[in-house]
Amino acid sequence: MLNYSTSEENYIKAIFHLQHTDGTVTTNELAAELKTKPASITDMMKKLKTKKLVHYQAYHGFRLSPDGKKVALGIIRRHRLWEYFLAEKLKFSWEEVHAVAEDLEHVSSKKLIDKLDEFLGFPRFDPHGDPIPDMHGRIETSRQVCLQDLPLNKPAVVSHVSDQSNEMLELLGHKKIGIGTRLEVKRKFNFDNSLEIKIRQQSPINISEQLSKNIFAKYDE
Amino acid sequence: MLNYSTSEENYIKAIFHLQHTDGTVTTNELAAELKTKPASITDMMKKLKTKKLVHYQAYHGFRLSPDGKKVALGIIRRHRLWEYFLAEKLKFSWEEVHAVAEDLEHVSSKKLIDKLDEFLGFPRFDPHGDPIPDMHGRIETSRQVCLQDLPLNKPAVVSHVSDQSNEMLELLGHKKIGIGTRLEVKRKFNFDNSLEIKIRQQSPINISEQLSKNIFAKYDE
DNA sequence: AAATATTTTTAGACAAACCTAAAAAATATT
DNA sequence: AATATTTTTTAGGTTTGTCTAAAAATATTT
Repeated sequence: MLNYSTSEENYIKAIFHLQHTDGTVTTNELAAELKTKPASITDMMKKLKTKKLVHYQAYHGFRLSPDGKKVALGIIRRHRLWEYFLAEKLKFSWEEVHAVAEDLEHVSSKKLIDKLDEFLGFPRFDPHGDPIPDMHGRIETSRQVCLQDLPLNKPAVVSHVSDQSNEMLELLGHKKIGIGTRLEVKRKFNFDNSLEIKIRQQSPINISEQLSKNIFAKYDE
Repeated sequence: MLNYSTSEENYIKAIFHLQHTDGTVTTNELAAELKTKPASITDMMKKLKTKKLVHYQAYHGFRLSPDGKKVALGIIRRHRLWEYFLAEKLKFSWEEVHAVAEDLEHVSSKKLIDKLDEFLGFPRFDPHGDPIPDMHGRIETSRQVCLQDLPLNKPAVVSHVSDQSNEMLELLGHKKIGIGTRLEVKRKFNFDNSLEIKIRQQSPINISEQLSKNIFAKYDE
């Protein structure tokens, strides 16, 4: 696989992340994400187009090509493995790992990364709960976790409820929670393990430990 | 401490290494070392001079200022810690570590390096036997090792002989080895632990295990 | 010490990655 | 549908780090 500059890699990674929400990404969106000016985006998109990493038609946004996606997954693999290393081995705190991994991810020796992966015991999720692509670029699309295990502020979609009793469904109906509901856990109260959750376009609500243990969600990236 | 570009760092590091042999470094020397053209060296020296990292007078070579030396030791610390990590933890072979460390050394988070140092148990020498500067830039200037323990092809200076008998001195005289003799161990024969050593401007000679165990040398960088 | 050779610097050019300001295209509003 | 607004692109400029070719300084040779 070819080698790309740090700038190119940052653009590719940012497009990958924005694509998750949106199908196609716009110039202004990407400029905001990367804190550059729209003109710089246009320049880089022309370049990435000639390298066949993005599909791009002037004035009509862009998205990664299959090759571009492969490159993106490689970068994300490096980033998340380093995050895991920093948190697990060097005892960095959860919040500190991202910034350092931003630099380390651009060191592109494949052997380094595959050996690091092995050293770490082939971890499947980084410290934020995000899945780590394997050496072939395969990535766990999402996994179901109980609301109690969801990291704070991580967008997720309710995918399963284990108790289907009338009482449970009544409560879920009242709280306006169902399969497909998008939510984030905002706070966790250690006293009774109750959670404050935020459903899109609603004000935050509280749910008990008992309820939360019966609700499962997938990360929504 | 300020931050320097990858290019600046590579120039500073190269000057540091060339200074060891020579007091002051010349434009052509550095161009050869960095595989760039002399004109590029002049450009960069002007820049490093304004940043007070080198002493430089047009046409009269250059050397690192005290600040420049501090920066160099920081880079060398990062490089050697990563080499140690790659060899010790990721099981890279001796020869492979250098190239990968060339990239990793430019990730400049001080916290990362100090935590890596701690994780590795504060190693004092990298896999090539070179000393690792500590977090204050202090570096073991050299250490005495027995010829048997000298890495292959590592320039060293004879610093001590433990047996001072006439027989020993006779042999040393014959082999033209004395305190201050500069040599490199070129091969090691496992059969009898004899060594093939090369003294500057002479053809290689062989010395027995018994003799080698009584000769001590310091790395000559 | 003058002539020649080598080394180093200057002058000007180029690519990458960014910028500002103006022009063009697409979208929204009335 | 015409106009106004927003978005995107183009045109041209800047900085960093490189280059080539020519000029200047230093070193060597006779």
